[in-house]
Amino acid sequence: MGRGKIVIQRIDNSTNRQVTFSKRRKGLIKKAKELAILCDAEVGLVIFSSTGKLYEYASTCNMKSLIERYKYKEEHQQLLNPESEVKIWQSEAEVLRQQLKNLQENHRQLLGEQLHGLSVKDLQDLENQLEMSLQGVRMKKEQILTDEIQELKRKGNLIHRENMELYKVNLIQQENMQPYKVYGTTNVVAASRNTFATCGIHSEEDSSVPVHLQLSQPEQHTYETSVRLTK
Amino acid sequence: MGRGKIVIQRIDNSTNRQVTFSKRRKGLIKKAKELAILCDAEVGLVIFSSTGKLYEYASTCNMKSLIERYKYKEEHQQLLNPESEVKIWQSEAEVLRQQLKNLQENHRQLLGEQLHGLSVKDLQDLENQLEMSLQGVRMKKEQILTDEIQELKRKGNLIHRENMELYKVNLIQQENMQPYKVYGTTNVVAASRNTFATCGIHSEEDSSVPVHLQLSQPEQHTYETSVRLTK
DNA sequence: ATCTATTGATAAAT
DNA sequence: TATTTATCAATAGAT
Repeated sequence: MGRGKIVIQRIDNSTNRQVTFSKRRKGLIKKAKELAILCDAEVGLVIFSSTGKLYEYASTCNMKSLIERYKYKEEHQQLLNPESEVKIWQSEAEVLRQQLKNLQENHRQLLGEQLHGLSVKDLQDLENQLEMSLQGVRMKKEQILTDEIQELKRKGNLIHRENMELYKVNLIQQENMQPYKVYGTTNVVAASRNTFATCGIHSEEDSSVPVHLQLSQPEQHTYETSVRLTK
Repeated sequence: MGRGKIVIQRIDNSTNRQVTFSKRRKGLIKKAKELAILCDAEVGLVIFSSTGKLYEYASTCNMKSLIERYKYKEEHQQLLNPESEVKIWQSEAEVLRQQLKNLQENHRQLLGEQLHGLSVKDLQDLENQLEMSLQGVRMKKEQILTDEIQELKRKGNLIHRENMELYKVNLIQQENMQPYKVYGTTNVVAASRNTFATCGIHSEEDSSVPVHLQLSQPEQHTYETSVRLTK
């Protein structure tokens, strides 16, 4: 809602960011107030700017009590410490904050953002780095896909062999009880043909499932295979 | 902002109040998120409905540390710190450590390392991200180079024009002291020809430098220009 | 800080 | 509660 549409991501330009912060902070607090009044709700709002400045709104005019109410569901944990421990944690936080800041900047540049102030040399280095990364990612992807295809082929062959066995067994059964089960046998033959067509690379999963169902072979191993294929 | 204007006062009809509460609560949280992201701020929002139900949003995903930070900020100016301050810094460090860890992992993946455990989908996303980054970096680089070329062209034309002026001046001098300096004049003419050949896009820097040396015009501005060209 | 074109939020209806 | 629509409000970019 402005002269143009914007995407919701950190505003790079720090002046713009500051201006937008002012405007939207005001707007947010106004809306918080309206919600509290219109709907008879209690609202607490705390905003720290990126420079650490604090802004707040509490519908009860008492943030403390609101926080207490919030913390009502919180548990306590006990730790007894000397005050000097504070300094340890302060410096710890300081170090972490610095690390985080550096990494964030680096990260943003790696994402192709916030590139102002970089020399052509820097940009060239970044570009090379990204190309390397891309190569790594692509190799990994190819590898996974290749492995998956291998596995599918293996399973496919396995199923094929299994079905051949079952086919043979059924032929024998057919010979043994020739007068009885003409009807059942033809079904099995049809099913086996189905399987023939899809062995090798099983790009479709539905072919193998009915086969096994018809042959009444829902054993664990086969079932897993079809799940994989489906996924 | 709706079918009609409303005054900001408690909505009497409880159904309407409930509906409005839902809508505006959602809107408020959305805006809080946007503020946090756009302006790199930390935002904590607590909402109790009139029936006592709690809704919350914290940009850091950790309301506790946000509250600690708030309390710390509130009390820090006047009060000395009890041992509980340790907790503040502990939780602060904890949050920072977590952020750092996440970012580091993300960062490594962006560098094409530590790719195990990623799905093909993840890898595809990463690949796309890297392509985007690469595009951004390349665009930035191109832009810098284009700008530089523009600047060089500008300076080149400037030098050319200067040399034309100097050439004219020398011609006039030549006319005025015709009997004396035949030897010096031919040199100048030769130098000027050199300059003619390279005006427009000055892709080579050595042409302009000797010209000025021969014309004995190593003035500040011109010198700077040749340095730029050499670099 | 102020202005205004535009997008975004939402009140009312469904 | 979700969806739709007509309006009003917030705000992005310009000044």
